[in-house]
Amino acid sequence: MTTRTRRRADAERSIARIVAAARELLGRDPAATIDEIAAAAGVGRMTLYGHFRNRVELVEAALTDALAEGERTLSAVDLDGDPADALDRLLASSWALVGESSSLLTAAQDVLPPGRVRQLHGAPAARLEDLVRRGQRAGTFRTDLPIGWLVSAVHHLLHGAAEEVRAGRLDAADVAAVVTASVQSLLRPPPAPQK
Amino acid sequence: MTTRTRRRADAERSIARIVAAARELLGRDPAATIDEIAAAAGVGRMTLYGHFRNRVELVEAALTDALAEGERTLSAVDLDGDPADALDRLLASSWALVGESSSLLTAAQDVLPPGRVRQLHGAPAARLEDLVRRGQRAGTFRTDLPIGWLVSAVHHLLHGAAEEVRAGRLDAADVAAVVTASVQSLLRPPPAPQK
DNA sequence: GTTAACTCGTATATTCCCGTACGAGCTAAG
DNA sequence: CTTAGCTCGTACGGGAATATACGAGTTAAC
Repeated sequence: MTTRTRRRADAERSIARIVAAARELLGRDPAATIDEIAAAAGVGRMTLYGHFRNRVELVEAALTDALAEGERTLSAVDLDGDPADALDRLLASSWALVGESSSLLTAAQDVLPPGRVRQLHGAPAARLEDLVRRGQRAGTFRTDLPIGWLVSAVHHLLHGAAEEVRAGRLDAADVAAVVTASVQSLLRPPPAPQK
Repeated sequence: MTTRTRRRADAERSIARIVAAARELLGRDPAATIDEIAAAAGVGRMTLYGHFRNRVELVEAALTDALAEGERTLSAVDLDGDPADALDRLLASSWALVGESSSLLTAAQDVLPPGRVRQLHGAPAARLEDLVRRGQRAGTFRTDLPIGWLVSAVHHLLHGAAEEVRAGRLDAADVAAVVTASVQSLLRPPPAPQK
């Protein structure tokens, strides 16, 4: 599976640079042009088309790469022990990833077939979901809301925070603390028998 | 201010239908075409151009109209009494509005000059912010996070919920309860001196 | 050092959408 | 009923972006 028809080393390098550029530009602007990406990668547009037939293929490659890196980072996080603490650790590691690729997701939503994005996103979502479930069993997290919503809500809070930072309305230094405090509140069991 | 150069009744009707169509289509797809909007409004494209010189004017009109309706609805909400209860009432009324215009906001962000959207959005944001502030003084809402973030976070949760509903992952019947529970948790003061 | 792979420029076709121009026909308003 | 406003089709021009075609030059791999 390493080489299917044989690929030269320079091609490998070009591809890597293109994907990196795509991640960077699409991560900031979901409408980034193929020209711009090729230029940022330091290759001609034609080279890019030599490796990715479509914009679709390119976007999918960028997203896949970002998610793969995410997997690598997140799989190193220790999720044992107190679920709330584990959540803090998971969020701390997730934060940077989400911030960098926030609009890459939008780009993918625009171009990829419906559901594809969520499908590719399966692993990280499952990781969070497992943790939430464990916390629920331990009584640390709430059980009164659908778990799918809890996971989505965390997602939306992360992306929202990224947006606020980009817009300059939230200080990048504070964001980690703000996000963890918000998410912890969201997952904490509500007090009392809520009337 | 009723008639500045005089406008015929049929023109008035056309404009109203165009704006309504724009709100509906742009509320679902921020990339909706002028052709599509004209068709949905039951008028020719040229008629549309007769009333709105460019896409920008059209989008702004749609957003302004949506916000005006929002103002009308929300200003009827009683925000007195216990802040938490008032928040519930405000969310109940806000929900539908946000859901219908969720991607209209995106369309506006794409086309309008930076900051314009937020400027137009001032009133509803201020309403929520005032309520939160009052709740903070009363000790009902947390004070450990920037108020701007709290307001934004509520926003993101609302939009996120709208997205989940559209994707069929959240039942439209449950969403109101889910959203209010989530937002209340987010605004409730955290327990203890958190370690 | 020969071959196959890769790079990459120019040119061109296509598609999509915006916005304008012109003009004929309809309709509300007085 | 007259006029001014409105409707709306067709046609055109322009810009931006995607994608293809051709071909010459370069470079890694064996």
